[in-house]
Amino acid sequence: MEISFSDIKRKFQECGLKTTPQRTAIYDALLRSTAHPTAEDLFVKVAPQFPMMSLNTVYYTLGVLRTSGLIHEVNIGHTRARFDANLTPHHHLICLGCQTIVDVMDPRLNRLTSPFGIPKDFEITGHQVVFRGLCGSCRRHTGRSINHSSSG
Amino acid sequence: MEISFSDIKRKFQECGLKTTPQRTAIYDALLRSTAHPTAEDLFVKVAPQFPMMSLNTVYYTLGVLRTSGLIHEVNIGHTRARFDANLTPHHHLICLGCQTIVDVMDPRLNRLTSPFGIPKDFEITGHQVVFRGLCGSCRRHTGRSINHSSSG
DNA sequence: TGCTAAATAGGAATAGTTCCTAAACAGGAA
DNA sequence: TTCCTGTTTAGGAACTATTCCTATTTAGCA
Ligand SMILES: [Mn+2]
Ligand SMILES: [Mn+2]
Ligand SMILES: [Zn+2]
Ligand SMILES: [Zn+2]
Repeated sequence: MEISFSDIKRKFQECGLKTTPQRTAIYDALLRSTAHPTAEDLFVKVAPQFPMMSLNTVYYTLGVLRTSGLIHEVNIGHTRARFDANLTPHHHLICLGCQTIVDVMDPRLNRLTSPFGIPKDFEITGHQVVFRGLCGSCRRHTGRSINHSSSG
Repeated sequence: MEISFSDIKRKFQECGLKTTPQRTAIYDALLRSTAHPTAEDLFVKVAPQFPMMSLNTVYYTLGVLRTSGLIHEVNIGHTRARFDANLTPHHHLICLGCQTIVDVMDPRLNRLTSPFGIPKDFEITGHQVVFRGLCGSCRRHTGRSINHSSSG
């Protein structure tokens, strides 16, 4: 999973994107993360290298990368968008206590049988399984009382 | 699926909630809908009966109903929260063109095998399958060009 | 019929994101 | 190498969905 600068540069070129230091740093930070960071998470991570950088640039960059298909936006809960540079088909598990999102790479989930009872002219292009639960530290801290109200 | 006023009143009482006209109208509107409306959708639907009603009341009411377990919040995409009074375990199919959400009631999806590769101290309490695609009208209108960027 | 905690309405505040615009810059052309 | 142009960046303002605050009203109970 090691990605070099030239790998990133080539990917940008393939997508017709200019290779700027900010863009490279943002994409690189996302590639190295498995935490599904928010735009602000990424901003905090790369801002030290670019004291002038604006959060706006992070949003713009993530939009460009998403449109180019280099990253995915993972929306679980409606509060903040989270991003993922892992393009391998996979699923997610979210802790309802701390919102941590971990990857679920089990390939058996990639081929669910086509569901019945849906409108016949609806074309299904994909699916995503979102598991909900409590991570170990949240189980210990919150005494396992969680609200199940929100589902991804 | 027909629900009477007294059914609603009883449910509110079981939850220790006062039966107000606004609350009844909001819950009733949600019960009658299969569209997974937003708070504003519900406001538009019930506001004519209550010219003084504020959108705030809709948010407050939905929060109370959710905390009481009478409704679910369905978060697909991070833009707006959508609500569902259908408490039967089920899944969803969203049109990436028009954001329409339809129910997927296939019970085979309710019992997925427990995925491997997740942290051993993570307790899974549930899951939700979100299918993505294009509804018939969006297929016709947009020439099937959609962005797959956002996943639930 | 009154009391009181809950609910409502309205306005202000907040958070996340997008829009607008001028300046800077990457990468191709000359 | 230098120049040019469209892209990218930074900064600020705007926008949207939601929450917070608070005074008034009201449902349900004594
Ligand atoms: Mn992921
Ligand atoms: Mn539903
Ligand atoms: Zn947790
Ligand atoms: Zn559609």
